Amino acid sequence: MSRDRAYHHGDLRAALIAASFELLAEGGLRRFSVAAVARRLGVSSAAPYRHFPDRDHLLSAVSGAAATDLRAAILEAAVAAGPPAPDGPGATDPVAAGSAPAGPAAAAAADRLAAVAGAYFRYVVATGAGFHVIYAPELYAVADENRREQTRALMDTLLDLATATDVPSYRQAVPLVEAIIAVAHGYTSLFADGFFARGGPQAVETVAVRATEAARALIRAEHRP
Amino acid sequence: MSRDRAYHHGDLRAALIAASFELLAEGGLRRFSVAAVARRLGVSSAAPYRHFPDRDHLLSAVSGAAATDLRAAILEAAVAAGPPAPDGPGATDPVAAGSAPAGPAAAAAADRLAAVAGAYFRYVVATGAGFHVIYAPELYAVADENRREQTRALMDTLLDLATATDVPSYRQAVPLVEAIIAVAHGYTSLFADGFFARGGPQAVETVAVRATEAARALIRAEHRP
DNA sequence: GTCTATACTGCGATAGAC
DNA sequence: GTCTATCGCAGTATAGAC
Repeated sequence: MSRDRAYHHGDLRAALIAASFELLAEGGLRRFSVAAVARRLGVSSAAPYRHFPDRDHLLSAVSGAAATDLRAAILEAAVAAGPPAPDGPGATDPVAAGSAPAGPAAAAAADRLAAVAGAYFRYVVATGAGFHVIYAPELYAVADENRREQTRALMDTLLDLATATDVPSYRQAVPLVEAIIAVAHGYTSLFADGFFARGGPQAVETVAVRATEAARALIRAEHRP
Repeated sequence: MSRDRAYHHGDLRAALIAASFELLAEGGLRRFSVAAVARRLGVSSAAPYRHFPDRDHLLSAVSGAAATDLRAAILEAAVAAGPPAPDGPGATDPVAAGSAPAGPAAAAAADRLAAVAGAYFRYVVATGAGFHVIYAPELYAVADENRREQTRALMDTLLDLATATDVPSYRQAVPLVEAIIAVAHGYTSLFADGFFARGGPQAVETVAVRATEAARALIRAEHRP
């Protein structure tokens, strides 16, 4: 997310990615184009093709960067929502040492997972780079090792946060994560389309809180079906 | 949703709308264009402009038709989920005659509202015309009375279904509807982007059920905060 | 009411000069 | 590594023939 504007004889590759984020934030995927990115940086429309073979490879680099940044934002929000369990979020053992199945540790884990929805909403509203960009269908054919790693790390982080709640098995963590992402992405998408326009400038925070609360409800339901 | 293919010297206007739905179902908004619609119908690229002044007016007509059809699908699903209350879904009085605040009538109303999410998911997967089309930002400037009426009727129907649950006030019905729509739209959007691809051909029904269950959890949470 | 033909715009991508 | 110049293509929209 560096924004140095050192385009001429600087790191044009990084500048292209940064400018792509700006474009996505302003107009969404609809208005993203190689030509528009070049125009924004004041370089010729041919310049980007020295760094990326085609449009999809540039978008893939953006996707990888978004996955990295989004994961960081999610981890930050999770930590802010409550301290992680002593054995870390990677533990898959459902029987935590000396704690009841629905004890305070599980409640804190639920808070951290719920915070994911708010973090997702805030990040995507600010950057325009949500799962529709990170997992854009046109990127399936692009070979991009960095993107593969970062999207994998992002999903692993989400699954870890879900597993840390008292969800019985790893298998149940997957649909739980999908539900959290679905509700967060739904709020984000409706917001981007102007659905909550009447809310005024502080609408972002209002909706972010609502997304978090909705996620909490989904987590609660998963544990008491 | 008639599909007569009577384009030459038939009702081209209706055929354009029907063909637009096909395009949206296949490629989403991204691939929708006046030229592609004309091509699909075997008419010249100029022909649509005798019926719609520009692209946005065609899309607005599609939006209105989608709102109409989606509302019908939602009402059908709601009725299938359980019989409506005797005084109909338009009643806003929170005190139903002779029933406890969280009685069986309220539970049935919750089932009907939850069914909205499944109906939305199924409709949009089949047609590609969800809220991102119905409320597309580029339609704000289009004067289209039919669309205005149909979107209004759609929202009224959703608010009626939400109010029929034992939600304390009409004010609380609005965020509840928004939450339902958000989760339904989130599942739909992720599905369209290939997020649940591994599910096979029956994946549509699986995800539709999950969207319905998620909606039910949100409704439950709204009543017991 | 639909056709052909056309003007214009914007994007993706390449060739070759510097 | 970036430039200018250019090609090809797709889409929006209009003019005028039939």
